[in-house]
Amino acid sequence: MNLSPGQLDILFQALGDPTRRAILDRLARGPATVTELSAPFEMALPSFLAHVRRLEASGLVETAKDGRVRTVTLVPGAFTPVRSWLDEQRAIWEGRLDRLDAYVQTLMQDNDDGT
Amino acid sequence: MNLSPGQLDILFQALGDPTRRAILDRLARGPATVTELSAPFEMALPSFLAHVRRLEASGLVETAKDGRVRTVTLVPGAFTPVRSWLDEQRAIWEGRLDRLDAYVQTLMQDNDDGT
DNA sequence: AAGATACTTAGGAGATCAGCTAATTATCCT
DNA sequence: AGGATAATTAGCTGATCTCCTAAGTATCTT
Repeated sequence: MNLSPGQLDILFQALGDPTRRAILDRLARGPATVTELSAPFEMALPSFLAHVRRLEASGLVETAKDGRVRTVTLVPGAFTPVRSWLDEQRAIWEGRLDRLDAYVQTLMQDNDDGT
Repeated sequence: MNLSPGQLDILFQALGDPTRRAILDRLARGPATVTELSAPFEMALPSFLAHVRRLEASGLVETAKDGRVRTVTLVPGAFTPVRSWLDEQRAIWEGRLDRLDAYVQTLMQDNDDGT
């Protein structure tokens, strides 16, 4: 279940834009068409569509065209690599804290023994 | 404990680069100087320093200069807004699943009653 | 068939990004 | 003082980003 090296880049970059995060927010409540999605934004449609395309390229979203309408759906599992990276990061940090903690314990025991 | 509107952008964008994530990875194991940090990278030092500056601007990292040496330290709490956003996202999605679930329950009960 | 609707393509402007080299500054060591 | 070390500044390049307008295509609807 390993991801390609650049996948995290693409995911984090996809999330690094307020319009795209707002789209995801909306989609977490259920699928929507491009025009429905675009309604809250003052942006021109081609600009907006580029954001949808970017989300699609990142895998966070899937789209399907039926007739002239394109429906966009959230892919909630696509967040997993992001969460995993954050969790690993925290694990490393906490591992460090644990070691520091253990070290302090050792110091204190030494102190008990020595004095 | 609210964050400024663009803060999430800055955080996600800071995380959207492999060099910067590698720096954070290293720093989770403890502070390091700029030169120490830069060792694993083939990049020229000014290019590398720009990444450190970017991390600093995002708040993920703090730096302090002592003599001619600048030491870089992870700020683990800075990840919180990112985690929060992801958690909210999941909560909305799961809320939706719950409602769908409740709806399905309702349908099934109606079916039990009706047939 | 004609008009409305929903995207889509093409192309371009201006900003930001990630990298580089060359030169500078500030500190430390001898 | 003078050289080595650590970081910094300045300035440049090519790529990518985000937005735009104008025009095109495909699909309903009447």
